[in-house]
Order: sequence, then C-alpha cells, then structure tokens
Amino acid sequence: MAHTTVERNEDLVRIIRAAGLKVTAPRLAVLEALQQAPHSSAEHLLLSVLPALPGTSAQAVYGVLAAFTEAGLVRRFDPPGTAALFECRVGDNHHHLLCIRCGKVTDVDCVVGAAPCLSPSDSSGFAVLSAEVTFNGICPQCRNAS
Amino acid sequence: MAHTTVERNEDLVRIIRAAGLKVTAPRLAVLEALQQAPHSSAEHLLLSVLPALPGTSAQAVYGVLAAFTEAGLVRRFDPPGTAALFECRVGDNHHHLLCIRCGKVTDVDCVVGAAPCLSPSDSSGFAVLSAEVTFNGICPQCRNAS
DNA sequence: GCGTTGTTTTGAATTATTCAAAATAAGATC
DNA sequence: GATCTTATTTTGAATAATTCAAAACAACGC
Repeated sequence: MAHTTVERNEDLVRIIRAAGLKVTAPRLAVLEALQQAPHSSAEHLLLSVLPALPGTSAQAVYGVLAAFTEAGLVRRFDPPGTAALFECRVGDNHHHLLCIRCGKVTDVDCVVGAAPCLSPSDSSGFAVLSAEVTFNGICPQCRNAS
Repeated sequence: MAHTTVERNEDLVRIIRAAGLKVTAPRLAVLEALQQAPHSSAEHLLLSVLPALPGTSAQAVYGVLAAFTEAGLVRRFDPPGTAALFECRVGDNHHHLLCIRCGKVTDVDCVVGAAPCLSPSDSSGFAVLSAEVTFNGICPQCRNAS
C-alpha cells in the first residue's frame, strides 16, 4: 500500500498547514471525510466526524468548511433546493453532473479542453473570475428505476 | 408605440393560457413584473405586485412562480447564498454573469454557438437535460468602486 | 348560472445557515 | 517546557427563504 494511516494523517496536516490554517482535530476529520466522500453536505460531514470526535458541533463543521473554502482548499457547490455540497478536488475547473431525481453529483471534466468554459462570449464589462457549469439530468440508477 | 396597456395585458393572458394555466390577477401581475425586471427574487416580485394588488401574499407569489416554472414559462436561477431569482427569458440556453460583490445578474448568450455548453465530455451514463453555466466575476460598477 | 377544479389566503413549520459571546486549544516566543 | 497571543470551537440563539396544509375563493367549461 502507498500510505499508512499515520502517513495519510501527516499528509492532511501538511495540506491544512500549507493553507495557513491551524491544525485541529475537527479540521483533520472533516478533510479526511471529504476526501473519502466528495460532494458531502455539512450535515453528512458532521455525521461522518461524530463517531471519531464526539461532541463536535455543527457550527464547527460550518466553520471548518468556511475556512477551507476561503483558503481554497475546498470548493462549495450549491445545488438548487438542497444543502450545499463540498469537495476537495479544486483548481482544475471541473464541472458537475447533477441528478434532478436523487441529487447525486458526479464530476465531469471541462467540456472542450480547458478554456471555453471560462470565457463568456460577451462579458458585459465583468471581470470574470470563474465559471460554474452544472449539467442537469437523470443518473443511471434513476433511469433504470423509471 | 407598439402596444397599449390593454394589448400588453392581452399578450400576458395569452401566454399564461397557452401554458395551460388559469389566468388570475396575481399571475398577470407577477408575469408583468418579471418582464419589466428580469432576475427578480420572490420578495422583489411581491413588492412590485403589492401596490396594484394589495393583499397579495408571499405564498401566492411562490405559488405563481412554481406554476410558471413547472409550465416552462419562467426559469429559476439559484445564486449561492441569496434568494432564488426568476426570469421569463426561457428556452434559449443562455447563461449568467453573476457579480460576487453586489449580486447583480446579467444574461450572456451561449459561449460557442449553441451546442458545446449542452453536452459534457463524458456524461457518465446520465441523461443530460439541461446545462446551467454561471460566470462569477465583478461587475463594472463594483470594479470602479474598488 | 353552476359546479368542478385549480388557485390564493391564512397561519404555521421547516431547514440550512449564520451570528455572537464565552471557553478552549494551537503555535509562536521566551 | 511554560506562557502568551490569536485563532478556533462550543454553546445557544436567531435568521431568512421557502414549503406545508387546510380552508376560502375564483376561473373556466358546461
């Protein structure tokens, strides 16, 4: 195997510290949970973290996620009508397939190479910083179910 | 001028009826407000409608918007961290420029012709129905202010 | 005009998220 | 290694957009 548990933990420590953030137990736990289950909601992350770290508060998770997002460590994705999702795949301009039935989210690489999705045809004077592309559809499981 | 008030009103009636919906005062008022101010929130629409139609409830507006969205008459746009916005420009696969400072939304036509934004490179078995593209940036006003 | 069905009102509940202050712990400094 | 500063977490509550449910009402077809 590539990494022992301790080594993985040291990786997490490095990642958090490199972002200029203090290393704390909630942060390590949230980051690890996020690596194991991308596109997780704050609530789901709290539930993942609680067994190992009883007493962790929802606000701690929100705080961790806010700090990570601010630091560019995680990316926030807001599907309409549900809780926000978080993922640690970041900085690669990837997009999302969203199942409108079950809410499942799948990553998808940028449509045509790298550039097109980042520049609108007419930016109307806006300084464009990023592009969010979401494809709405029905996932394989939900297709079969109907 | 192209249309008198009455003529415009008759257009609205036709639009609503063509969607298979009953024509009611709240629906006419919301649709008219939406045509005059695209990218409006439910609250903003309620405020626009109240002077002409006192006693209109917020739930009426939500109900109208749900019916319109369901019928394909309006499109809902959910910017992260704020109330949902609604617009009646629909069916043309246009996208949005969103100012991350002030929340201003501007329409932008599809990036490269029509097709590219509608098909991901790998749809992972999803039946893709639509694509939402949002460009995040700073609008001209906010650029000048800083 | 009348009845059916869909819409609006009324009133309340829900849910994700944020705010604020006090308690605590991480990391720098001595 | 102890101490201090500052960031983080806990605790407790508030907010805000939206939805739910039942009763009153109004549109449209006959």
